[in-house]
Amino acid sequence: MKADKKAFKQKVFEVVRKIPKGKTLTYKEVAKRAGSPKAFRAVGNILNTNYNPDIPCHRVIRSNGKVGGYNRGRTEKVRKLKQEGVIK
DNA sequence: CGTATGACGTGCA
DNA sequence: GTGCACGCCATAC
Repeated sequence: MKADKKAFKQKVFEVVRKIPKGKTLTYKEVAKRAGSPKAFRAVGNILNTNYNPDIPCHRVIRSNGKVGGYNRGRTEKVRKLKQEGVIK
């Protein structure tokens, strides 16, 4: 394991943490900002295994416009997005 | 260290 | 427009 790989994870958290309220980013966008535009898969994995309470991962959605998933049940995710007006 | 899994994306039928 | 299959990266066990 190299620190570079760990940096990617840290970057993902940082990027997601910078997402303003009422705004959403796609996994691809986050992965691109993290330094690997093709690691959108790993991004979801990182959030899934290392879900941090300070990270609004609920603002990260799929490129299809779908919410995607969340912590085992996306009810809270959709709920928050709805409250922020991100979802119709 | 190697294998398997996964909150995804894109292409083709 | 919808469905199926493959490919990709990083993490965790």
